[in-house]
Amino acid sequence: MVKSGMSGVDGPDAPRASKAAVYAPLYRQIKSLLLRSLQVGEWKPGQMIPSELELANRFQVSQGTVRKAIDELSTENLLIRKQGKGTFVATHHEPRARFRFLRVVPDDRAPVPAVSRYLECKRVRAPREVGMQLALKPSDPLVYLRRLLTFEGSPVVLDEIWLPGQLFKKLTAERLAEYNGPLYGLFESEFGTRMIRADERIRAVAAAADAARLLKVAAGSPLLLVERVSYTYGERPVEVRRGLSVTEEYHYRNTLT
Amino acid sequence: MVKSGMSGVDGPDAPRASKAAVYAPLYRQIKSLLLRSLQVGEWKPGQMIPSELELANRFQVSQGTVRKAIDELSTENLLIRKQGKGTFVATHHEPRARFRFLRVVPDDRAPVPAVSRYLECKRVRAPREVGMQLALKPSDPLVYLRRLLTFEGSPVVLDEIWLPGQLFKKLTAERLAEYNGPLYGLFESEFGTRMIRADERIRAVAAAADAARLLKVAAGSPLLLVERVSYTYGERPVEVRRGLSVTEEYHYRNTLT
DNA sequence: CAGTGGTCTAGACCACGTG
DNA sequence: ACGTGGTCTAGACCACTGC
Repeated sequence: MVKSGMSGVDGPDAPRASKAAVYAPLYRQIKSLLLRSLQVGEWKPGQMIPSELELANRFQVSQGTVRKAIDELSTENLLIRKQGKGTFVATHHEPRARFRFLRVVPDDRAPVPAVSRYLECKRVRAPREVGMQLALKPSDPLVYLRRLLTFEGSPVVLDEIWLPGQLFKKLTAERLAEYNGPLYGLFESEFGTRMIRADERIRAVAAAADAARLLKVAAGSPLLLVERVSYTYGERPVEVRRGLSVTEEYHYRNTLT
Repeated sequence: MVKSGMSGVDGPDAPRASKAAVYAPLYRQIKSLLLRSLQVGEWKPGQMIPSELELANRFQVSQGTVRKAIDELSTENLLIRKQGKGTFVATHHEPRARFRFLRVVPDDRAPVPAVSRYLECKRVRAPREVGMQLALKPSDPLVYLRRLLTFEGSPVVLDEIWLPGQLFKKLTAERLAEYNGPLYGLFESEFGTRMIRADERIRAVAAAADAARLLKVAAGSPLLLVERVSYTYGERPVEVRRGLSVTEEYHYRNTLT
């Protein structure tokens, strides 16, 4: 339980790591214990985790140390603290998470609910590039999705999505058609895979014929291309996505801090 | 100094804010005092601020309270803590800040230093749209810049930049030509304006003739358009920027967390 | 060795939500 | 009234930097 080179959970008088060893403070060790509990599903998305005092007791550290561990998990959006109520496992089902991974929004109108239409859902062999990004072997099975996101009746985003076949064996076109809500919500509830981070590369490209048709623009029109790799616990890549967007009345929003 | 409705800096026995009043914890009050010192330039970018103990003494609170205030300013990238050395005012001159506001990078090669060439630097009246974004009157003077960013010899980003004329009176083409470094570094050192946050809207557009010529692409080629509004202390907008990028071998990088 | 930020503890009290 | 997270304090000790 206690990693070598780290100070133990035996209280303030326990021996500390030597200078030469890899030093990690106690609260980080508590943090990884909490992380493990999240990863193995001891606490499910939306559920309340034990109180700080309870955890402090379990790990035999002070409340302040647990607190600091939870603080970090909270700023990483893995846990959500609610004063007076408790600390909860973050979920993609709550409205506040909605626009964390959906960055294409209307220009100067209020955000509007997106409607998904799934065009395809099939099993494929990993294309070379996608296989690399997901750290899979070329022969590994993948699930491939194609969907059209519609805002206020007009098509705005055309997504292609690749998922590891292993994890998403049971994903079907039927399930997608009847599901209404964020895709990552479905993934976390029914496939036990929670997306916690994503890297994106954004470009401008000319619309190919098929994309142009689906997005109702002229072939060759400029489209925004967003290439995304999403990660779950432990920096494990579990989704590759290529989204094409019409950015006439919509844009990709970002904040630099 | 002490805002009404907040608890004072008179120590733990001072009366606290009533339930009905707007409640703000002590460390937030300390935070705004620190913020004020930053804003008025009591501590300049790159300089060390007083130690936590010293500040605790100045404000008559515990070190832990000062610490929490500094923690927040540190996560907001306004201060930088360096263990064993002190806490420093963040600056756009350090390498670590370089890629915080420059998000266009080479595809799969190592990041490369960008070279700026300034094409224009003149005084203009505020265009309606820009004036609104900067919260200026239509007649207010602006400084208008145009520059070409080059990576490894090829033109990649064409920026148009509008700045309040009041603040940037002394900005000249000569100064820009001889300056070598991040623009925000120049702004903070010589114009007392430090950019701390920016909102961006990203789109795909077709290259107009002049942009196409400067970026050495065919007219009508898809280009990435990044519209930015930058803010200094107190959420005050002080820059509007429109950047056009060629995204053949470069992309706009983003991380969703 | 002195000074800085970083960790950890223990205990008191506050604000918030729910009975 | 109770339990939750949130604030604040005081003090001890650790890790890092530079003289």
